[in-house]
Amino acid sequence: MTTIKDIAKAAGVSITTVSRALNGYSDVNEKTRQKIIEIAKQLNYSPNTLARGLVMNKSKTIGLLVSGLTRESTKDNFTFEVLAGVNQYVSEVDYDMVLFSTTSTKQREKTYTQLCRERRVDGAILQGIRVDDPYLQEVVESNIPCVLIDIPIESETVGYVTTDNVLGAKKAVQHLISLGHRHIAMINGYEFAFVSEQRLKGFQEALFEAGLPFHEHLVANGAFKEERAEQEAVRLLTQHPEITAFFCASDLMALGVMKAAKTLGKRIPEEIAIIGYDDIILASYTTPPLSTIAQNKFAMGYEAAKLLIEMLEGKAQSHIKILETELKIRESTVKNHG
Amino acid sequence: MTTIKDIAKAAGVSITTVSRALNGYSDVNEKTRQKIIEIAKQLNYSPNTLARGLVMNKSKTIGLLVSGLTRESTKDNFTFEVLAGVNQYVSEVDYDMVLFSTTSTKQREKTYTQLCRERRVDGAILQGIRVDDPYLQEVVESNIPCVLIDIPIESETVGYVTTDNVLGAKKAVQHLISLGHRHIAMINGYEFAFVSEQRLKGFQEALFEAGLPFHEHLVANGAFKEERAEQEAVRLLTQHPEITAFFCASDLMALGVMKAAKTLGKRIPEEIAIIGYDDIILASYTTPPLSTIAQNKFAMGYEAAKLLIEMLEGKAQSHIKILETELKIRESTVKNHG
DNA sequence: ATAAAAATCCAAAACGTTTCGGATTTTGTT
DNA sequence: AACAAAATCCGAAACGTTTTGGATTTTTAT
Repeated sequence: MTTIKDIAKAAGVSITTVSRALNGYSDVNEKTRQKIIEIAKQLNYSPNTLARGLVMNKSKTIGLLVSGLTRESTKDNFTFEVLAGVNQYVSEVDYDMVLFSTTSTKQREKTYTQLCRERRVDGAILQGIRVDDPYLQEVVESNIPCVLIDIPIESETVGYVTTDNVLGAKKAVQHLISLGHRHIAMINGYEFAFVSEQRLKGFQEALFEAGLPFHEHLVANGAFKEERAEQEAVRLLTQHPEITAFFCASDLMALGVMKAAKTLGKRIPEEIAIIGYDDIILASYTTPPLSTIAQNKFAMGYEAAKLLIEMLEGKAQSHIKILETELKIRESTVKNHG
Repeated sequence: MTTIKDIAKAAGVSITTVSRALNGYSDVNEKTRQKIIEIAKQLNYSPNTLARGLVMNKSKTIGLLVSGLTRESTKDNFTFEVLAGVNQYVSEVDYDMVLFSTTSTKQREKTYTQLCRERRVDGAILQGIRVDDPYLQEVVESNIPCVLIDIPIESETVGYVTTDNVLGAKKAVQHLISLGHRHIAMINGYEFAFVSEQRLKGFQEALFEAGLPFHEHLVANGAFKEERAEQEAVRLLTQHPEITAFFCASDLMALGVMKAAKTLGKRIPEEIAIIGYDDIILASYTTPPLSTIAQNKFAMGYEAAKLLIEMLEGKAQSHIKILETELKIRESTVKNHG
């Protein structure tokens, strides 16, 4: 493995000069710089980032800390798309990304801060963390720069990216209302998710603005799980037969509701209209295809990485990035659309 | 950031002793070791892996090199599941994983070897690489330990994990034959995939053993793409109306064939039976649900990581790992199954 | 009590890079 | 020609570890 020292010897200069030549400093003659570059290429040199990181005290590496990257979680590829987005930006600016997964065999009893410091990441992106997760506490206290996805905490070292969940939910419900629905139920996620709170708010606002009453008993907790949502939908539909539409806080839960409707022999969308949230791949493949509020998860990852690295390099204007959502109308709300 | 030196000072010993105490060497008194551990905890010490990696000349980090981790590729979550599996094993043995994506903005004109050496990964896992990919050449020549997924190359430093694609394809086709189909078409992937070759072989073997003739013109190239498969299926069905069943080398292509059948007004499975390969999430959500040969992609990632790290630590028996596949019978081949 | 053996400790070098402060050479000005 | 200024180079220290080869102390055996 050739080092800077080998190059120095071959070029007949000091290692200082080699370093400065390769890093584009101006106090080295252009002729010798060319020679050094040439030799470096010949010797097939590649810099040792460990050594560099050690002396510069930064690694040009960011950590992506996700929660629940298990075999089962792959159905909902939210995590994956975010990851792909992060990866995209990171590779554009020549950083690296290392993946930390928290729940996987929790025996890894390292704290968030330890993980980051040990692996010398310059900063971290956190995805899928719950509001009550102990990690979250640490983040705010530690001084490691990080950006959160879908959790609105801001400080000197903390930023976040999210979508406008209030507006997103509102658009979904307004869509249902515009179709003539008056008794709309909602299947929400669990209480420890910030987005759940927001989407409920959007749900209420849409009803209010349309002059419709809000009924607490038409909102159920689906815990972001397909089966759970199915059960709740069955319960709601039997207890409140006036319901003609469902707004679900995730597509996965909407799938559960679709199952429930089928079990109860209700036709979609004629008897029950269903709209989800996320726009996962599955959404366009179900029968009928699922209407939903699309979040650009790839963009969320991309923007999170961008924000983090801007923060690291001290050129972040704001620590907050809020993305748009898009209403996708498919056949679970409107028959024979398109 | 506290270092080993700080601990040494606080404990009144040399840094050598601190290092050896913390790393469990036997030539340090148990009493002083306890004291050192205590102090380290108090000072909230975490080791600097950069420094350690520098001197030990290894980083306890492996690279996952994937091809085509783009926004679009998320439909087929093969990559993601492999990644989750790799991550799982890696975190069990306290390694780290850094992700390299090749196609994303190809401007990153670094070679495979450069990438690995620069980031000081101890080894790499390659997924989604085509047989004709320039990277592949490098791997065999470089001396960086690596394991390939679904490409059977073996050497001192190279291993691979794959599934038994011949047998898998055979099982799929035997299933179709057992249902009475005699005119079976195959939609294969592109020619630069090793698995395509294998699956074709399995297709032929199954026909042969059942005493059925193999017809070249019933095999089409779907390039692993949904749309392409759809077109080919339409062509085949119109040119060869005797076809009653399709074996597809991927689920994504099977989806295309399903669309084709629907367009042509053919009922599934009564008029056309379809079986895929992979068992992607979508497979169980289509109407009708898709029969397929399931590959445990998570396990592939897990085993790849395991193999690689065993190779790195010099305790790999074999450099080859071949996993089982499983026939999943759903309604695209058998009506009202279950 | 003494020598040998075992246990416990440590100084210094090494890993490959960046950077500080200054040294040397070249160029420009008069 | 002489000096100042600019351009170009370099030695040595530093980053935080591990490890080598030995030094020192304690224990054991006689």
